[in-house]
Amino acid sequence: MTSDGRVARGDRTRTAVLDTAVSLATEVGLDGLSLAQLAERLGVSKSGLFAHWRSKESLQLATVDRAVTQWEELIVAPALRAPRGVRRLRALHEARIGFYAARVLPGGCFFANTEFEYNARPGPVRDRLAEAFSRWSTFLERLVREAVELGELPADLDVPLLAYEIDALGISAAMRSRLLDPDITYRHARQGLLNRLRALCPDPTLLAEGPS
Amino acid sequence: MTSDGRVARGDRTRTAVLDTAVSLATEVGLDGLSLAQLAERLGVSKSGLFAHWRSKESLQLATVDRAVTQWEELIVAPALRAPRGVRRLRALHEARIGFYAARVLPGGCFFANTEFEYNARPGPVRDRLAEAFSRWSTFLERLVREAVELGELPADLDVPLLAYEIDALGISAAMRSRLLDPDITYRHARQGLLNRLRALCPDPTLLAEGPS
DNA sequence: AATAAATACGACCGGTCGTTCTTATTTCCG
DNA sequence: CGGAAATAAGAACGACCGGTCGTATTTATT
Repeated sequence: MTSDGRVARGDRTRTAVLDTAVSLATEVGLDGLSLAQLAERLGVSKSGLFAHWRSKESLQLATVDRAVTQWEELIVAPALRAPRGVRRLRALHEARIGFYAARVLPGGCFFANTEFEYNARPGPVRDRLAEAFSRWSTFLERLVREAVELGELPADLDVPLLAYEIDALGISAAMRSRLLDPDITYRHARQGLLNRLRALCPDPTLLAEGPS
Repeated sequence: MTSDGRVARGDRTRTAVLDTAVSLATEVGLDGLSLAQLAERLGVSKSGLFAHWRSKESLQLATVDRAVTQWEELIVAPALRAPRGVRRLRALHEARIGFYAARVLPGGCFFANTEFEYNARPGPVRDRLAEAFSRWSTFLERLVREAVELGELPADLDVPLLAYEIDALGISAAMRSRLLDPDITYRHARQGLLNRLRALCPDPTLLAEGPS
């Protein structure tokens, strides 16, 4: 288990490339992303990228994986620090809106952008995106179900439907915040979830005043 | 006001080209759309396209306009045949979901696809898309406001917020129906709106059983 | 019948795309 | 110190890109 300076350097390069690729993909698309463009932004030669990924497609797949990791670190992980139930659901939504508002990625949301880009383009990239989305959807439903089990949401709640509605509020925020007024958009996304949860949750103290 | 057979032929070609362009753009994107590809699908020469649009960008703009017209014909117009108020809101949403479910466009929704594609790409195309989206958003708010004025929705309702929520249900349907289970997706989109309106509307007879 | 306009075509331009091949530099290991 | 492995660069490829040009065909006008 000795640390190899060669692969360490390669790893550093790889993550730097993938972070840039995630960001760039939200601007020009995961397919529109060109290797020359990516190499230039990194100050690297185009053929240098082929030393790490044998094809553009494998780089695209790695980019999707990197975006998943970034999403887990910046949105899922903070939410998991909130207590289970409606508060965690709200924390997740807030982390998501905050991610968009902080303009971490120029295109807003890597997944919203790429999933629309590939929804009619069969192939490995689309499959990878669909799988990531499926896992996200399942995760959301799990959080809703936990809130039901804690008695913070009605027992007869349509769990997948509420998960659908919560995600819809977020996707819409990603889209509208880049085309219409961002502040109004974020307010709607936040207020929409808050109203929804408050109408369903018997304990109003769990959903106190909003942050700002 | 004599009918000119030359321009008539040109018009026929133009609309045929634009219809194909709208459809193709939902597959490969409005930017990813290549003139050679489009020409080949139409059985037309590439240079023939330049006889009608002087550049790719002007064809993209015309494609957006054509998509707007298609949207108005297939979704807005049928909804306007329903009586004002919550029934019209529901009819609009149903027409939209029906449009996605009928797979009129392979990518589901021209606007969802292209607006995500261009949300970080300044230029005339993005401006045109943003304007179309803004008008759609305003239209949705007007329909909600009409329902309030008719007493079918509470007077103190946050009109833009409900419009945001309704559109969010639709956008999400466009995305999920192509990556996850379409039938479940449409059910969520429909039930989500129905629950929302029923909870707000004092007259339950206005929102009777769903179609299927 | 002759002219002008609208429409469409095939050939071709410079440029960029993803990809491959060869070569050079850095770093670990014996 | 020297060979092997990993990482990078450079040059070149065939394919496709948006776009231009000259020309042919169809149609309306005179």
